[in-house]
Amino acid sequence: MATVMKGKATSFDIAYKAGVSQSTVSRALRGSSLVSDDTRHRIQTIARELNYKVDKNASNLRRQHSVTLALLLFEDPTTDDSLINPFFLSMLGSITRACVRQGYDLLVSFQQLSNDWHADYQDSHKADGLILLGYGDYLVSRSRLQKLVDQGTHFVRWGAVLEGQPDISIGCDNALGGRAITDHLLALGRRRIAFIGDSSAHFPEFSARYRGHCEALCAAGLEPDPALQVDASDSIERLGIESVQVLLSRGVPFDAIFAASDLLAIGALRALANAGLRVPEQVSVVGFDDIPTASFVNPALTTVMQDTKLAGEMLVDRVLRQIRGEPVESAMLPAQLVIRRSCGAQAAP
Amino acid sequence: MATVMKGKATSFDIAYKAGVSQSTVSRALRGSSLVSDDTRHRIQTIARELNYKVDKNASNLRRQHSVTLALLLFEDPTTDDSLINPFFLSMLGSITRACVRQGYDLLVSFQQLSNDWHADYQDSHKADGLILLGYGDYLVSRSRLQKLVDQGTHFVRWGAVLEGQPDISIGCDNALGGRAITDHLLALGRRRIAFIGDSSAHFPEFSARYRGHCEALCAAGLEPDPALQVDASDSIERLGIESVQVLLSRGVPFDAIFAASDLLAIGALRALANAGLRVPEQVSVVGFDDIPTASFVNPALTTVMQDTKLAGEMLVDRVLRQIRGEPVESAMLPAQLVIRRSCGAQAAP
DNA sequence: CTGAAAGCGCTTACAG
DNA sequence: CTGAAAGCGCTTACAG
Repeated sequence: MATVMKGKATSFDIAYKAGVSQSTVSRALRGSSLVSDDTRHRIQTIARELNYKVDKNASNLRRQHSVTLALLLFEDPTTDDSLINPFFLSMLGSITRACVRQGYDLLVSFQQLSNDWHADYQDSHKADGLILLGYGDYLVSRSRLQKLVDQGTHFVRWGAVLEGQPDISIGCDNALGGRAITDHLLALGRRRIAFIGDSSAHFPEFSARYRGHCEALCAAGLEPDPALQVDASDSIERLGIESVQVLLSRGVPFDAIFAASDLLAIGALRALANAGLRVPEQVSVVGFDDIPTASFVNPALTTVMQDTKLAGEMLVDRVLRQIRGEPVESAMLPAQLVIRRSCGAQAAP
Repeated sequence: MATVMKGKATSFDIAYKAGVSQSTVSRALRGSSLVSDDTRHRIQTIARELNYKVDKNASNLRRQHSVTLALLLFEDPTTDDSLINPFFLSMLGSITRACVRQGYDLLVSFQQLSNDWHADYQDSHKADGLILLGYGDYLVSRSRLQKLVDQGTHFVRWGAVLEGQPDISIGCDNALGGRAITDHLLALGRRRIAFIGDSSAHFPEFSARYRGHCEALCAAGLEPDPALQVDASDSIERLGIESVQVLLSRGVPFDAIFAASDLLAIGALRALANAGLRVPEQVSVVGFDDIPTASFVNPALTTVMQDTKLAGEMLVDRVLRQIRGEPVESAMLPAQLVIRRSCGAQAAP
């Protein structure tokens, strides 16, 4: 006998139909062992018939947690509306997947670097923890991070892993990646390697890559030449183009370009083509990130792969541990050289 | 005088400190005009000091809405873990942005096409409405969509806009896009144009593109040749490669390939290169979507741009209207031809 | 303009 | 194994 419900069914409606108390309905639906199989079955059937779903707001309020995480993706206000670094997009994908595997929902939020971050998801009980993603001036954001830590916010940041950081960070081994790239370039006979990317403490990921680069040079008995480094603090194609123009205008000879990100490298490729320089014959070019486009540019880009799948899993795992009150530490992920044509090595596409 | 709070502050804590009732705190913080400026100010100051944030679970429970939307992104279980069509990723980006503009939070969820969808965000009050994204067999999902409609779920789907659809859909004008592509190819002198993509009602977006293609042919006095159409029901590079192999094995001559998506086109490009066929000299190739990689492949891909920014805004707007109880209708967005080198036109990169 | 009180729909001790 | 009851932290009529 179909009874028309006014609005959505509640556990009381089910209790009434099943002839039990509402407490029992709640127990049965949550899988409590304190309910007889018979009763549980009856309740489940009725719940299905009524298309009943437990009200998360009520449940969360009572249990004091939301079983959801919030992902804060910071974007540079200068980049236009349609551009998000594809690397972050794939991180987003892997984080989403890692969340479902853990049974958590994921709130995604884009934040403007310039504004006040809207980081109150945990305070408002919308999420149990946060994942922070995105390049920005570390020195500027540091006090914000410290504040989050002070407030007891559960969060993990994707980024450089530094000594004495207030927060928990997961990042790839940028110095190692930088070293691998430069070693490879040196092995190919390149000696005048330009570096495009900020080398200051404001952008620790870029500067760690630069540090690895310098280490490799020194290990080979070469001196890093400041004239070969040009600052680029954001991963956008335009900055890659401009950086190469700066480099050319300096008139210093170079036979390779190590761009701190693929997007910068792609810009560099374009600028070199415009300048009539052939890659990799005259100039080797390498990037960092291994974004999907990297293998399609011409010539295909040699780069460093960051394992986004593992990264997503680690990030989610670390927030979850914090939520459970377990001790957590920052961690570095391996970086792997992916050799394609742009560096001039013989390896296949 | 700093008082140590046990746990997070509630509106009662603020009321106590401000010497008013909790109701007044609630009113003041929600911006009610029923509170004197003086009182409001005092309350706001204390709230800030205590880092108070209203508990969304309590607030949502009471107000019976969550001010959040859920994005369900369907993925083919056959595609491997790391691959999400970049087109959907940029849709995700634009939807996220559109949500913040409207003051809504966004839950992102990846769904397996094969499994039961986990579409109960609205029933559980986690979200006020749903946005559905992702290609899949429309004939299979149709009954699910019907059920969602029957349950009064507020949702919008990105996809083909068809007569007699149970749901509200937003999609680009696929037939128009298909026509534009084929017209362009015909204008370039191509006569034997192969089409890669499913032409059945199972995949209405692809079949609408095919329909536009056929219309353009007929308008030019040409007969569509079934031997030039090969089914590919999913946007992945591998299927593009395989489709071209099928085409070649048929032994029918062709001078152009219209791939129903960029990912298919990229696969086609690779397969043609493997077969020693030059693009665009011997074969013109065009895609659909204008994903970021499209302009970087070699030769750069001529394609149809779908306006993801507008799409995201429309999608969000339409769910919001449903939530407000306003009447809504499906809508088609313009499709715009983007000419690059792969079709053989003279146009710039 | 302010306060006391009801109620949103659950979960979970407590008592049996 | 089951039920009655308290309580999670808000919002909002209702009364003043």
